[in-house]
Amino acid sequence: MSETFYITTPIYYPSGNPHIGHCYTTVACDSIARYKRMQGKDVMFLTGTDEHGAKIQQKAEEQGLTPQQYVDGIVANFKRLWSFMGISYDRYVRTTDPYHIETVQNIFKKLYDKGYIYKGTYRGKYCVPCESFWTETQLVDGKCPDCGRDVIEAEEEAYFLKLSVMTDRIIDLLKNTDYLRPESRVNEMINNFVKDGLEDLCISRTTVKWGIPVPFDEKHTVYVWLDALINYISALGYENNTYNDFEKYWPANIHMTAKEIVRFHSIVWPAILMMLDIPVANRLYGHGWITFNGAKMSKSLGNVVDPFVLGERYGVDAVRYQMLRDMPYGADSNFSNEIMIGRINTDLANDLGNLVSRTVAMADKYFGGTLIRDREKEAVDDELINMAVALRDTVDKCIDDCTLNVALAEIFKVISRANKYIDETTPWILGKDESRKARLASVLYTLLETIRITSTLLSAFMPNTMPKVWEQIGAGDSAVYENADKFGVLPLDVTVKKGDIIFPRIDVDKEIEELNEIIRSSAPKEEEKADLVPISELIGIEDFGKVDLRIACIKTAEKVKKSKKLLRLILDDGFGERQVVSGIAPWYAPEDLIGKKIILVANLKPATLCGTESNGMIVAASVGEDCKVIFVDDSIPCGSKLS
RNA sequence: CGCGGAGUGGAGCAGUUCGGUAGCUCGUCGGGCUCAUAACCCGAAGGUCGUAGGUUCAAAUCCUGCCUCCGCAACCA
Repeated sequence: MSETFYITTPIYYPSGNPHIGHCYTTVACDSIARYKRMQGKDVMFLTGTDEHGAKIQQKAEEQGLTPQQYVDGIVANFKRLWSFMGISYDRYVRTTDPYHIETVQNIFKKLYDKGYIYKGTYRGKYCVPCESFWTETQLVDGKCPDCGRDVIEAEEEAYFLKLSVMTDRIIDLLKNTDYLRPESRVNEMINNFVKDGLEDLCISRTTVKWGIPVPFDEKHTVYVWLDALINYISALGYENNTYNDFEKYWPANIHMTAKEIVRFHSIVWPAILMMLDIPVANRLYGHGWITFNGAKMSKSLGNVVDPFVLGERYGVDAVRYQMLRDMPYGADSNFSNEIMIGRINTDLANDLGNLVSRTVAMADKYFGGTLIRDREKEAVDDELINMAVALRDTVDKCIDDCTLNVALAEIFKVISRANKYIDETTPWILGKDESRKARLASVLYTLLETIRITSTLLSAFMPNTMPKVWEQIGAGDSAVYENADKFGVLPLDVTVKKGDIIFPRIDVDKEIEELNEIIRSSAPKEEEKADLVPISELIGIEDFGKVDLRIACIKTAEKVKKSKKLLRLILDDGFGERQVVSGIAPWYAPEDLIGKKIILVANLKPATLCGTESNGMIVAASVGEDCKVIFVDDSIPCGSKLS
């Protein structure tokens, strides 16, 4: 029986289609899974989707679908993307799968019976017409954020998970084991959430219908996070009969997640396992994000970062490579089309592709494709050979540390050394001298072996293209992990086969222009269909009359300290000065606003934002992610009333 | 004083644990080679390591203050 290896992606929330962020996590897991399979491990690679919750319910309603219909559609897109990206998952778990629901209900019952779940009272602000509870911070001006009506202090029964009793064990897990990586996240978690004692977690909702019913109290629905986390064991058959691999694969070797959900995976999930007397996974790795020019990915960037578009243009393997190579351990990576194309050109086309191309071409040219068996070694060969045979150990370690970027960098150091070796040994000069044929054969053989070793190790990351390399260098079945730390595996009289260019060089300027063209042509379309908010319900003129709109002039503007989006404005409304706070800082510099005339909602109740009082509101339009203030004709006097 | 991360040649990063000649990739410039995908190889220029102090024989590295940026939280009236 070979050793098992269980690796998981998070299960993704299908409130929208998959994007490059999902792609990174999944490709990283896929590469590790493939590497472990290559090592001969019995691998279970799990991914899936987290399909319950209010947001899904709402999205479905917007589209006139049932929640199930809605998630089925999105899940199909996820699966299509994974198929396109060459993701070799072994199992796909959906939280709407019956076996998962069964497991969640059984665990809920179990934890209840063990006393880890208790019925308590949830206190909060309640909006009667909306039947919704809101936290203080969700309230808008003390009113329901949905309908704007008054909320009442209310309470209802809810189930709570006794996280508090696990505080010490969680601290121990985070501080004294290497469960959570990178280590820098440990303090973040402890300081923010654990240090002062864990709070019990409310794990049921009566307001959310789209979810798993609490087994013995069906008017309650299981909180989505509890529902979701359990996927890691339900998919192995824990507390269900659909699968039977729990004993075999648990505990997981690694849970891979992005950093924003580290909190749930480092605190809540281990606590649940502890309550169930199940061991915790060996490792939780929270990676960074792919950002665009330092900012979070945004929809307005559209198709350029659509993995399908990139994969089709540059090849799936190239995209996989770039994502993995440029994501530093534990930090964010910046993405741009220039970065991607640059990385593909320098590493894949210039260094690796060209190395294969020139090596095979020379074997073809000087030996008609088949090397002679004679050899003539020189000392210069050893440096490259030693580097190549030592590489596998280095990569093994990187894979275990989740430093995939380092693994790739190390592999390319050897590839780079091989290119230098060609210059040192000048095979094209050897080729002109019949008496040096044995030496030439040695040089080319050293190169072919280096290519075999590096391409074998790379095949976990680039599974589609490396077999093409093997075909060209005549590797046959020898390009396997167990040969990757040995020199002299290819037959002495190996036969190479010239083939197509494996990684074509990309014309940067031309591509950037074309990609920009794609953005231009696709962006407006998206805007039209996606971002139009439905017209609100009809009101009478008397309702409109309640809103007092006035022209006002901006006298001063400055950023509100400690806030990101807020500007503090002093307006002249015709009667005098008033202070208004407006969330337009991302789009307008304070100095650009001074002296401008705008429309003011003059009879709005005061509110305090980030400690600054606001008396009124400036009228602005939402344009996709942008915000445009409505500026008015300078000749209209301040204080004029709109009607 | 909410929590955390980061500021290093034009760009992106390593080095900071355990002080001791500042390194890598890309870009730029010069040279070499011609097997190869105008690819490859060599060399050079370019940094007072955010800032002000402190400790020390010696600070990117340790200490203190400050500035800027980013994420979380809060906030788009």
